[in-house]
Amino acid sequence: MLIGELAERAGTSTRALRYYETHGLVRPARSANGYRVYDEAELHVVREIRALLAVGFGLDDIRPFVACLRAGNASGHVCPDSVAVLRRKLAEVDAGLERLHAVRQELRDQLAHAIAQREETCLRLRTTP
Amino acid sequence: MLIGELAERAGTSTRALRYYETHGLVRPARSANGYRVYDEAELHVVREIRALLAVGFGLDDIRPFVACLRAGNASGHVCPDSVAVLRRKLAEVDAGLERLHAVRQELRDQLAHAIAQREETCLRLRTTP
DNA sequence: CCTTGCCTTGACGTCGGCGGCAAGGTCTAG
DNA sequence: CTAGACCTTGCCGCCGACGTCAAGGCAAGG
Repeated sequence: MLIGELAERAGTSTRALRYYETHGLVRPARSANGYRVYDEAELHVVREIRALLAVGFGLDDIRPFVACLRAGNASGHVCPDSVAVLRRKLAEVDAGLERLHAVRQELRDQLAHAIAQREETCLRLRTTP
Repeated sequence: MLIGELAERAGTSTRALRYYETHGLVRPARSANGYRVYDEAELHVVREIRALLAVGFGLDDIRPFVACLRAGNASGHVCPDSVAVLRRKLAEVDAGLERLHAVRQELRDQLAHAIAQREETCLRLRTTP
């Protein structure tokens, strides 16, 4: 399988695949003419990468998952390093949720306050001609 | 007030203040020697900018708030444009919260699954010596 | 006079995950 | 023989809010 086919089957771009390679996540063989050659296993790896990226992981976070898959596991999540990253990411997400909740509350307060001010101004305009 | 003093009083850097200026958010006068000179009002403006940045606004989002302050309002939030931005940002935050909730759920599922797998493996190792 | 400490503009670096383009090699069909 | 559809490496661009020099001007104190 050449890079174009893998890109299409994995739902990504050749550019992204080369990028993953420069960052040590994918290791294709090379054919005689220098073309990158991928086997079926790499398809699963790339799909794992894409899934984790979509969830908000960075490439560095993803590396343990790829290593886990490459070690023969059916899932990239079962190795200790992966679990550690999952835990860390969960904590990060929780922190993000907390921040967003606080921000949301503040935005609602400010909106309410602003609207109250505007209505007050409206009233003044109507009662003081 | 020169730029250094404003930076210190507003809790930011001179670099940031010059950056805000190039983006049209702050308009200091100039003294004879070319130094930027700020009055007290600018301090409030900069604090407003900082507060909104901290909440996750971009400089473009902040512009209406500054204009509102400059128009003489006690708060930068009471003008229609500001309210529109507040509404939009609230919607964005809500969307972000939804996404994070979904991600969190997926992370929890994957963690639970991974740990279940590991315990199963442990059991197999103990029962098949 | 010299140092110290403020100020000025200008321009490049940061972070991440690529997109896009250039210049060229390779393979296949007609 | 040629067109076109692949592939290669390499390098710049992007977004946003600045950080970080660099090179120099201005003011004040000893």
